[in-house]
Amino acid sequence: MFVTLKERLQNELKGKLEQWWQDSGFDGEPPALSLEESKSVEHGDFACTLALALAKPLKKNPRQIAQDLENAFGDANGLLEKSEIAGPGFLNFFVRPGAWHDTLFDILETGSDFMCSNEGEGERILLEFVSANPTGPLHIAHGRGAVVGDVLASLLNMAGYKATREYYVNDLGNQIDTMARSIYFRYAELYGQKDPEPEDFYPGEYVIDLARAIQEEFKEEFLGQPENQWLEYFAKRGVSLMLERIREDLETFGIHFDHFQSERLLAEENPLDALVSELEERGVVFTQDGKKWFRTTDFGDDKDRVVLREDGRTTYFTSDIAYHKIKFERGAQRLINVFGADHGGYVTRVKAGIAAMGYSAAALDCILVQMVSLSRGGEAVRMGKRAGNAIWLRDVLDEVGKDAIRYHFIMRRADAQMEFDLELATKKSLDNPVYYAQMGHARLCAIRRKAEAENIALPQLERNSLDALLLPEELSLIKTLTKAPEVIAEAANAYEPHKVVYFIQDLIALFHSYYSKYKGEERVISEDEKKTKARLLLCQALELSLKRLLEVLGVSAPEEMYLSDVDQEEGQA
RNA sequence: GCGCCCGUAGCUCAGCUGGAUAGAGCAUCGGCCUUCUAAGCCGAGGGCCACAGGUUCGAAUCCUGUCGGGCGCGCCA
Repeated sequence: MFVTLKERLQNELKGKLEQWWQDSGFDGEPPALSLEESKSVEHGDFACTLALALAKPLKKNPRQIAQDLENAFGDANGLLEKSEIAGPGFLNFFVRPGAWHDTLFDILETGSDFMCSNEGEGERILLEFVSANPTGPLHIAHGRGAVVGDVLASLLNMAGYKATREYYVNDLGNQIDTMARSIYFRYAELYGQKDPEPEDFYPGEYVIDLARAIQEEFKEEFLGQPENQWLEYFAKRGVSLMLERIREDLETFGIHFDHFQSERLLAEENPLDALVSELEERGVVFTQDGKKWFRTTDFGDDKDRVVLREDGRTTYFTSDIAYHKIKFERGAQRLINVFGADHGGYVTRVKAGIAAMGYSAAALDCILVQMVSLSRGGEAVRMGKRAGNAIWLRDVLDEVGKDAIRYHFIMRRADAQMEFDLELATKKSLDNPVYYAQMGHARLCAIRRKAEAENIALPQLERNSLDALLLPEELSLIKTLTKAPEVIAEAANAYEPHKVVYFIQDLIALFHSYYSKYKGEERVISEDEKKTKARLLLCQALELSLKRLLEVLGVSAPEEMYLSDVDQEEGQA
């Protein structure tokens, strides 16, 4: 497996550190050594702050310790060109260019899989996200949780976990009956019949579509019938039609779930009464006012929760306990739920359920994706349930396409609120960051095409074919590219997919800058055969990496892009 | 009232497992196309990192409090 230069250096230095620790006669285990990337070139490639940290325990001047360390480290078995002590006791390492060339060689040999790692050691993770109620289409705000979950799953898989994507379909409960009644209302309306609006009526236009679909199949068969004649059917048909549409929207959005778990089927296969009994056997249930309560306060909750109502019906919480239990029984070792921030108060309860069933509450992580506040041209847009002014994901998808929306949503940290300006997003403007990223890829492809057109064959990949890469920008590109596996593993472990976006931006900015700076001389394709080949190989590595990275975000990597593909009505003076 | 999240440039946001002069995009201003895409690049201006204390060699980053914004506090899902 691909090893980054940082890891290689770290390993070399670790051995020398241990030796030095022993020789110096210090007590205990030698301290951990960790390197960080230097922020500026004067500080070399990597920096070590160990001397600063050791100053206190060793009661020595940090610069003196840094000096001792520097002596002990030497050239790290040939990896280092030099090292320097700076400031209060930083130890800066300057890596030999050849070491970077070796790294690039490894990248090219490994292919885009060099970004993968085995951090996860095959841990099976079940990632639940979206799980929007099948009582309406996905709206734009659902998109955020969808992208966060989807990209995170991809990242986890690259980092060596086995993550699967799952959608929980809440096809049981009051809201389903409400939807059925709303459909019936519209159905009757199609025949000119004016019923009173049902309670909590869903006003959306899509309900009329559902009513039409049922009308087409059954004509006036249900007209004027009592509720018990049609409710169940309308509910079932409504859910399945709605779900069909949700799946289509997700597909268009580039998201594929491994499993849709129906709450209804789950309850049919695993009767919830049995679950309540099991909770009782485990001693966490008490009866009061004719209801059965789960004593969640024992698990840190504010109040106890009903799991069985007076009329014998279970609650949403009851089936959710069953569902989480099933997740474990199906083999998941860790669960991740991507919730909207409005479900924040629910987390403790679910964890209580898991703990009560004998699993570790720590095996569940909830990502609370904060709200998206919508605006249009800077003016706030409120989406109200009753107002019927929802902005459907599908409509925005039709207008701007998935790339821009996905990039927009994944750019921001999930736990911070974000603004989504419909005007800005739908403008397809040149300043949209997604085009910047895609343009980098297109430009790399253009260089490759140019080389092909000039019949310049890509050289055989040999150890010495990269020696010609000596410009600081070239080394810096390799250096940045090498961070990819670490960035991905970090983003996966911390559940912070937005980090990948910033990495992509960094990498492309370096490339654009390099490209522009040497446009006049030192171009990729030049008279110098050796340089040309080395640079084409560098571009190849960048191209395959960018392609893979964009793929992880679910954003396409176009081979070419032209100005005419974008609206230019504004700001193009 | 209690719980969770957030407060960084005019705007939208990175940086937060403590490290060297606090970053990007947009907006503003000034430069760069004979030659692999100017959807790009280079430069300038713009900051009591909400505020007040504390922890220490060192704090945007950790702790406490205050202020401001969002979300939650059904036997709804």
